Amino acid sequence: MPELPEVETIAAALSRAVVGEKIVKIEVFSPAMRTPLTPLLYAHLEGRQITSVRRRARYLIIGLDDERCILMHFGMSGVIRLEGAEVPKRKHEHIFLYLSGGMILRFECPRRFSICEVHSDLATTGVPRELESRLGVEPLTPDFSGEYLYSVSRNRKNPVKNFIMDNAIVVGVGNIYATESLFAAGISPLRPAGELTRPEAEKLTTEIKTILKRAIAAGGSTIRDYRHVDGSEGKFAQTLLMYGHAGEPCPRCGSIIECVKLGGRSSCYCPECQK
DNA sequence: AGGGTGTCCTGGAGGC
DNA sequence: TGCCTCCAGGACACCC
Repeated sequence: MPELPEVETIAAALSRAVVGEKIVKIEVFSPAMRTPLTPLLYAHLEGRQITSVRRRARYLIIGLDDERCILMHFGMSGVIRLEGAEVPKRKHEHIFLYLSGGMILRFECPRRFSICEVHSDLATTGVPRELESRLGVEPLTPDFSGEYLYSVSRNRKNPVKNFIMDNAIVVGVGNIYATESLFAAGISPLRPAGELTRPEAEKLTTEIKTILKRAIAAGGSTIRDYRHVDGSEGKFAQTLLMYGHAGEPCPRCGSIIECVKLGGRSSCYCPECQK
């Protein structure tokens, strides 16, 4: 599943590969994903040149030469590939963007949790204004600091795990990264966010950054062959210590790893190491 | 306004 | 073996 690190790597790879190319033709195969796909809207993109490819939160933003952009979100099963026409269309491929260089940007999403929209009201960052206004800070920038997390969490009563997964606070921290960073920081996912001490807030932001960076490094190997095969599962999965290990011994202390539901998401943690 | 719940979707896993 | 149920995930609408 494309998390922030994967989208980061995809954006970098696509930026090198498709900036400057024109969209010569568009095919939309499916009526809807999470939001409706309207072929007429997409048809208006034909002839447009791609001027940039960037990431914001978990969104991929393809900038066009008419001050619009294509906004993509991969949900949990979305895959984007750059391939030629010789590859047969897959069952769940929904959109083909034919590029002037001869390749096709192909968007696949079996579970239809993805988003592909065209936006025109862009902020100076190139991000749709309506989206930008709702998003919190990027986790890998200095804006996301222990001081920031500490100050915005005051008086908040919901569990710290839900809090760091809130996109209005900090973007791109999904269930896996939230689970792993809380273990690394020794903080129980159940703790009310407002009870974090300042040192704990520092520790948690540090661990979130560290784990995301490690995943980017591991994700690179996944993305390198994204043109050839489906590489959606990165090597990072093998390094997960808590996520998906309910009932097994904690790798640090040997206690049995517990699992609770928080915000509808399963949350594994070590009751001894995480307080 | 914060916080909780339900919804979207489908492939895969597990139970019977 | 085949059928059924449940679960996974991010974002957001909706409620209290």
